Amino acid sequence: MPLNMLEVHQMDTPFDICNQLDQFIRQYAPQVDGFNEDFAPQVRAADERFGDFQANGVLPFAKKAGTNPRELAQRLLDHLPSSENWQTSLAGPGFINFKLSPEYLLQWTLTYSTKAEITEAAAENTPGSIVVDFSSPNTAKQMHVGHIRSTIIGESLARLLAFRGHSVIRDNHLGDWGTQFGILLLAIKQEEVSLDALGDDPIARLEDLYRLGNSMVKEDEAKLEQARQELVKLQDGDSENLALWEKIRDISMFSFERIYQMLGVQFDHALGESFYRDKVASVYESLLRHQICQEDDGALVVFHPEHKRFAKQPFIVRKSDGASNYATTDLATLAYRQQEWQAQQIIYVTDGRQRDHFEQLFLTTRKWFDAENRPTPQLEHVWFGTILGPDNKAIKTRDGQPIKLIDLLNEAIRRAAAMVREKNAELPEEEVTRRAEIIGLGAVKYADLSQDRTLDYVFSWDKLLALQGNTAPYLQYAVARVHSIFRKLGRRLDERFENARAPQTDAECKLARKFIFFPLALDQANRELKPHFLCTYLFELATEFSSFYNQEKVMVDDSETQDLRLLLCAQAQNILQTGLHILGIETLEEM
RNA sequence: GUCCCCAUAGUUUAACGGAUAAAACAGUGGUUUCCUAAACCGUAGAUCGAGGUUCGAUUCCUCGUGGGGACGCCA
Repeated sequence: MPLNMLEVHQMDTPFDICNQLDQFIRQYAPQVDGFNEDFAPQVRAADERFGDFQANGVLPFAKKAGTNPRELAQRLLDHLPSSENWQTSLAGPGFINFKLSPEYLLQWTLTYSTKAEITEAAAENTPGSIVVDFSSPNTAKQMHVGHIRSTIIGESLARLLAFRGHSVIRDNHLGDWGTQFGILLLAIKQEEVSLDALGDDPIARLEDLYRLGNSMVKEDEAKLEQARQELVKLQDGDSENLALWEKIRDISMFSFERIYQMLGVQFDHALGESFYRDKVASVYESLLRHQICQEDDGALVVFHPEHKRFAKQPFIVRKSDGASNYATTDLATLAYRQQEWQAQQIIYVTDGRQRDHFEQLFLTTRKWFDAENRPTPQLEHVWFGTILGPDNKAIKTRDGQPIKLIDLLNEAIRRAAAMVREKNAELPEEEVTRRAEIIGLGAVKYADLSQDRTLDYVFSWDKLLALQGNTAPYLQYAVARVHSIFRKLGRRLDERFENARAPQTDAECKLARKFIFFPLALDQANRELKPHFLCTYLFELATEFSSFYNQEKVMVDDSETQDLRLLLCAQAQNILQTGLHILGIETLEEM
């Protein structure tokens, strides 16, 4: 029986009301004098002063047709059948405003009042899989703050896409086959160190060795040649070097895993560059056969004559010494993902400085796959801005002291723990730690996700670790307060509050109104692959909740009022928790 | 030299060509006998410059200024 009810509700109250209104206008507009099928209503969330949604489309349409927009809008308005769910009005030069009824707002929340209902409604049925390529640190080095963006943004996009119903494959494309190994192997052999006895912090030890090797080859030509030889031996499959390389990889992965575990990041694959080392030969062969690449100064390169810059700027797929480079492995990786995983779409989450590389890669891939008669997946470079040092230049790994990612995360937890202790004097240390991890790590993630990813920012402890204002703890606090109310009343969040009356007071209406914009935030974050749209929405929702919390008591005698307010609290909690989960941020029942 | 990104309040940011540019932090003034004050409510404060397109420009175009980046064997 409740299932039937649900179906009826869902017919009347779609998840995305904005889309419903858009369809609604599209359905009637062609019958109105002066309109046709080309008319796009352009329904947007409206400023509260004007209503809940606004259709802007009449203005540009009238301009094209050379008619008076206000009159045109009025005609359209006259033809729209009236609905008990909303009121329409004409405003300004030709905006059509929609004001939803309180009953409709209530109905929406009743229809989508559990996490399961929201999740199901948000999912689209989309075939094919999406590969998200992110994090991708180099082995033999520690992850430093420079790696935080790809890891956090990538994970949150993967979660968002999965939430939208896509089949997502997370792949950590490790830099595990680069030239750094020649230098490292040289240093290991020179120092006669055993990789089984590197002490408590083996990855740091490896990094020291790498630094040592680096300074050796810089000072001594002969050492540089030796390092090259070690690399060649490794690439030729020398068993000693291969064994060392594998151990280095294991040590690195172990240290990465620790960080991924803290951050709640899990990969389906970690197919690094080494995985493709035997797959690059066929790339050259195929590119040559299809005359996509050519020899130039001994190297194999691809030019794109149709492109203003890449007509002259080469994409080097094989170095003049015959070795492969990252362009080669990226091509081989693309072929593999297309063939083995039937990737429909591939998303690369990397620093914006690699934009030329990916543009060239994508151009080359399209030509190559077309020639091979295979489908080219939709390719997206989701780039982000650089983290800068105090000198306004990218934070460097080599010079200066790069800030280790693990240190940043631990400091976040430490600061959060101090806060938790301050607020809860008697709390056992174990629980302090548990909460501090959720709060501190949440704060770090949110700090990075809440601004447009394409922006650069200067690294600052205080920026990444802030616990006040527009931060994760603010959102988590709102969630905790809801739990507290339900605890005090002995009620459950997943109850059906069917007795709830429609929202009446200002605070009730504003909060109920905020809920219906969740689908829009999801949609925009998804469309542009930018999590900050979701962050902005969640913060506004939390603000609306806090305001409501301050103005209205939930513990009131009138049961219809109490049910409504419980429903509003539960819904705020649901959406906040669901949204934060997509961002990779956990919530707490008590703070 | 070619190309790309960025410029919004004291600071850090938001605004899918739409209505009076939105927040946070820092200022400043207030709110706890009341469901967690990690909160709430006031207040002050901004679109780099010059043109252009448009009914309408922070958003698009041109030029300039300032900052950052990419451009052949690193990833």
